[in-house]
Formats: sequence, C-alpha cells, structure tokens
Amino acid sequence: MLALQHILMNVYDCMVKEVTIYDIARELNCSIATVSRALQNDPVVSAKTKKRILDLAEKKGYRSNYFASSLRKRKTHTIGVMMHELNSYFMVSVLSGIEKVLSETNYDIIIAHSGESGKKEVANANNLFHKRVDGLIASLAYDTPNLAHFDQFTEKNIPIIFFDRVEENSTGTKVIINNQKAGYEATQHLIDQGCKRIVHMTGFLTRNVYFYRMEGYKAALKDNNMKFKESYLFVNDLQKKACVETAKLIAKMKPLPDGIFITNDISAAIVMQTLKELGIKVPDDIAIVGFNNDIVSTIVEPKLTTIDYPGFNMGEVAARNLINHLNGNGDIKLTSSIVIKSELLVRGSSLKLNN
Amino acid sequence: MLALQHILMNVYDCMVKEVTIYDIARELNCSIATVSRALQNDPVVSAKTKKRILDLAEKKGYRSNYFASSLRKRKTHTIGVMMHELNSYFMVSVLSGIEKVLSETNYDIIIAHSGESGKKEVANANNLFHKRVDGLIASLAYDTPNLAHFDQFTEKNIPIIFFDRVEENSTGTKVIINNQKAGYEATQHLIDQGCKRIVHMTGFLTRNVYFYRMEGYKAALKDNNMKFKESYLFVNDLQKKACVETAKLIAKMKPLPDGIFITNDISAAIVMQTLKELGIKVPDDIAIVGFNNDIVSTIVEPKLTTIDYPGFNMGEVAARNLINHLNGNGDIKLTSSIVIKSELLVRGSSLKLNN
DNA sequence: TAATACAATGTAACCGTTTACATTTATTTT
DNA sequence: AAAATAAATGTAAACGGTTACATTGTATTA
Repeated sequence: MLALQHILMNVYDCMVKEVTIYDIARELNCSIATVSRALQNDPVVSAKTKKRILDLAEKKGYRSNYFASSLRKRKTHTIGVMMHELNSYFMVSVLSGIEKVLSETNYDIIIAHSGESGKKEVANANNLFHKRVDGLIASLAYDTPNLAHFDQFTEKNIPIIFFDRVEENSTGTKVIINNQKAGYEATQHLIDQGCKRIVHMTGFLTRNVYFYRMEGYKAALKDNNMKFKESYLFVNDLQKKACVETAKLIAKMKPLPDGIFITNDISAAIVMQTLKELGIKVPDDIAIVGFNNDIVSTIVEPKLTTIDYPGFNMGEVAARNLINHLNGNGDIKLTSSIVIKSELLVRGSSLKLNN
Repeated sequence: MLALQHILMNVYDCMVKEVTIYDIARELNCSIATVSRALQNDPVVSAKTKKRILDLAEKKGYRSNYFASSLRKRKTHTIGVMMHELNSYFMVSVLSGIEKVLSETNYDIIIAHSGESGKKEVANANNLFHKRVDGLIASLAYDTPNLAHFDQFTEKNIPIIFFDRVEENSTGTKVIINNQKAGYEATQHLIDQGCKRIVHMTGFLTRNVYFYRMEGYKAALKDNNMKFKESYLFVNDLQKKACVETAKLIAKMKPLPDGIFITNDISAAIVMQTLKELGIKVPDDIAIVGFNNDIVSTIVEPKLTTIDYPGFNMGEVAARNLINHLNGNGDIKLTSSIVIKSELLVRGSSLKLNN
C-alpha cells in the first residue's frame, strides 16, 4: 500500500504538480522573497544569486502563478477588448493594431465579442470586470441602450477607451473618425457626379457613427441647395435581408434615385447586386458609395467607391493611449477624443462622368 | 491630519475597496466558511442563513474574487479558443457555436487569434496556458510547423479539441469535415458540367484541409479517367496578391482551362474578378467552384458555387465535447475525430449546362 | 578600529477564497 | 431523559506569490 502510494506520488509530482518559488528556494537554500525578487528581475538581488535562481527556474520548468500574483498585486496586466463584431476587415485591422501595441508592452489581451448584441455586451463587460482587466478598449454593439455596464469600471478607476462606435456623453476617451465629414464627402462626391436624387441607407441612428454620417449627408445636400427628404432615408440593421428589401424598394421608386450612399460596404455590395439583378445599371442608372473599404469593395463589379479609414492605426492609437495612462504617462482624462483621418476612395461604382 | 486621513479612508472604502466574505461574515456574526458555502449554494447551509448571506452580499455589491478562487480551486472555469483567423464568416460562425454552448454551461471564454501566424499562435498558447484555461479549442495557423506548444497542455491533462485546421497525428480530438469528399464533389461537379481542363488553386499542403481537398480533386479526376497535371495545381497563400497573380497566369494558359476549383470563397471571388477583367467569361469560358459558403459568394456576379459546412455546428460540437469531458461525461480520449457533414451548393459560377 | 552607509537577504503578513476536519446545535431513537 | 444521529456552523490550513520591514554582511569613512 505504501509502495503504491509512493508511486502515485511520483507520478503526481512529475505530471501535475507545479513548481513554485518554495521549491526553488528550498533547493537553493535561500528565502522565497529572494526567489520572488530574482524572478521579477529586482535590481536589489545580486547578479550571482539571480543567475542561480533563474537557471534553476528554467531547468525545473517554473511558471509564475498568474492568480497568486494577481491576487497579491491587485493587477492583472491584462487588457480587455470588446468588439461589436469580428467579421469585418476593419474590425480585424483594429484588433491587429491593438495587439501590436499590447504585445510590445507585454500586456495580455482578452477579446470579447458581442456579435452586435447589447445583452451579450453587458455579459462580456461583467465578465471582463470579473476577470479584473487593468483597462478596456471597447466598441459598442448595435443595440447597446446605455453605458451602465461600464460604470463598474469607472467606479474602480479602470480606464476605458472607446473606438469607432462610441457614446457621445461617455466619460472615457474616444478614438474615432470624423463621421460627419466622411458622410459629407461621400454625398458631395455623388453630387459632383451629377446625382440629383441621392438616397441614404444606414444603421440605426442611436449609434453615433450612423447619426453623424447622416448629418454629413444632410449638410452636403443643404450646401448644394438640395432638399433632404425623409423618403430618401432608409434606416435598418444593415443585414442581408434588410439590404435586399431596401434595394427592391429603391428600385421601385419613382422617379428612380440616381445615387445611394450606404454606410457599410458589405451592405452596399448586396444592394448593388440586388439592383443589378433588377436590371438597374450601376453606376449609370444609380451611383453607389459605400463605407469602410472592406475587402469586398474591390471584389464586386463595379468596384465600390468607399470611405477608407485606417483600422490598424485606430487600434494602435487606442492601445497606446491606454497603456500610457496605465503607466502614468499622459492622462486619459484630459483627452476626450482623438480623431483619425479618413478619406474617400473613388472607384467604378460612382463614376458617372468619366465613363 | 487624522481627520483628513479619515476622509481618505472613507473615500477609499466606498470607491476602491472590494467587499469580501470577511466583511459579510463580520456583519452577520458568522464564519467566512459559512459565507463561502452560502455563496456557492452549498446545500449544507440552512436556507435561512443562506438567504441572509445572499441578501447582504447583494446589498453590499459583493463580487467573488476570481484569483483567490482560482488559486485555491486550481480551476478557472475558462476555456481558451485559438483561432487562425477571425475575418471570415465561417470562423465567426464557429465562434458563435462555441459561445452558445459555453454560456449555457457558464464557462467563460478567452479568444486568442493568431492572424495565421504560427509564431503568434505559439505566444497565444503560452499565454492561455499561463492563464490556466481548463480546456482549449483550437484551429491551427497557416504556417504552424508543429504542435510542440500544445504539449504543455497535454502534460497537465488539459483537454484540447482541434477543429477545421487540425494535425493528423495529434492526440487531441478533432472536429472536421470530410475535406477529401468535399474536394471530390467540387471536382466531380465541374466534370459533370463538361469541364475537361480543371485547375486547382489551394493553400499550402502542409495544412490538412488543403491537402485532403486536393486529394479529393485528384481522386475525382482519376475516377473520370482524367490525368492529374502538376501544371494545373496552384499552391499559394490565398491572399489577394497571390490570387490576382494566379488568375493572370491561368488566363494565359494554352489551352485555357475550363474549370477552377479554389478552396476559399474570397480567393475565388478575387480570381473571378481578375479573370473577368481579362475578358474571360465565367462560367462560359471558365467555371469556378469555391469553398466555405462565405457571404461574398452571393455578392459576386455570377454567384459562386461553393462547399457549405456548418461552422455554428462545428463550434457547438467542439465545445459540447470539451465540456462533457471536463464534467467527466464521455471521454475525449476515446473520440479521435468527429466529422461534420458538408455539401455542395450549386450557383451560377459553375453552371455551364443550364445556361 | 569604531562608526557609518549600503548592499543583499530573510521574516512574516497579506491578498480572498475553499475545504477537510472539528465542534456545536437540533432532531430522532430507545 | 439519555444516547445516538443528523444538520449546521466554525477553525484553520492551504493555494503561490509580493513586499514592508527587519536583519545580516560588507565596504567606506572618520
């Protein structure tokens, strides 16, 4: 019986048991404090001792226990990233930018994605709070009604940076583009191409991005002495079904619109495809401008005119600001919003003149 | 001075200090053990006491300390999900399936994405190991050379389920489709449409999915007494640049191929677009079959014939199996691979006959 | 050489749970 | 009513680090 137990102990030892600083301290006849300090590269430990400890730790396959450390330090060195969607070129670019900065600074990252569901976003926020992230980078879901789920973070002084989909009256820093300007330019471009009846299809206006793009659309109309018509505004969830339905509605309008500004490339591609199936020529009958410079914008025929804005940079900027704040360099609270530049990319879908 | 300190303490108390089970125990004149048990809904605690504790915990805004709990229990109740890419409809579907199951079972989830970089995948694996996930669901990056970074998990008996991009000789359970069969069907379909010179464009053959799809392609050729030609095989990274280049090469081939089987819809869309720009008609000159049933497959003109396979189900199955294993129901080690069904969706890009 | 400063290491409390085991209290049995 | 049993609660030792403070050893200065 004793023999069996002994064998089991040995198996346990080599298979499951983690090496701790106690093991190293015992083997080296020093205190756990010295081991802990050596592993943190504390300059107070002599080079000789440090080497002995590091070598043995390496040899024994020591790994710091994240929980013990976080429990004691009350810091996790982890950033939570909340994304409203992952299935787009822009969002993945943002993520890459964030990842670049965080990996440079040795911060870990937890990605949470809401799939555009406000309910899920709340659950994710709670989970990240529970996991005690040191900071948060977030983009709001489509139907997030309020920011109450972020209050717990601000109460505990955990910094938050919002990007792209933000809330105007939030306390956190915001990294955004000038949506109003982008909407203006998109619309002005259509007007420059000779469009007289420009329809606007966009997402629910409670989200800043859609609201301001529409404001830009309206402003451009106004500056060109064109009247904004409610019947030219189509607000929906931008999903495939709604896009197809809206395209069918547009195709039936009399007189037929001659330009559409759609705030999402994938949606624009679907609308274009549907219109083409209905015998409408793009851009000759109707010119189209999208938004995002997604991969699809160059795959469809004709290629989509769109608004390009650098997701990678937005991610970088957001992460960099957060880390600076956490390191005590530069205070987030002083920076309300950072505007990243965007630009119109003219392609075939809107070129009536040069055709 | 004392007064100031007092004020500070109060501010500290209400703003930063977490409520612990000690606080609750003290206020209720019971032991922390009882509080801990009540919070875990341990049936050994009387209903009356439990209610008092739960009510006060609620009132004081108590939140369990994840680290203390994980440190003590040596369990995190968290699953790591490693994705080779997020920017595709299929991958996000898988993720949704996983999320559905894990949220039902109250497991948390950490998403890590490698962006097709094997190096990043290794870093992610190490990080998830460090974060001590209870289990792993993983799809391999494009250039992952070996599975050494997963050894640490198996050594510690942390279960792994691979999906889609798997390694044949790995110990973990695999959730896959029959890539050979899918490749066979895609090719057979082109042959049925009268194609005589079928080109195959695919990813590097070290990855199982591409290898077996090619095997299916070869098998279908063979069964139809057609000879496999090396010059008809194009292996690349499937990124935009390579797709455009390959399309140009194909357009110059003499005789011109009359069918292409491409193992990725986005790549297929790019190839199709490029061919069309070069004056080649799809499907009349060249028929095209893609893979994945991505959103783009219905946006392009003509719509892409493709292989559809249910990402959501794959995610569900992978997660369900992992959780069952963790709960001691059903042993992963007995299940080597689970094959999810896939099917050919015929659309315009390959229809030579019915045109 | 004694006094002082500084470098290196050690001691022990702490972070907030969980849980085996011990103890008290309430209920049932004889 | 005492003894036996069951239910509820308590005690204290983990889990594995971090760090303020104490102590020891070594080099510098007067």
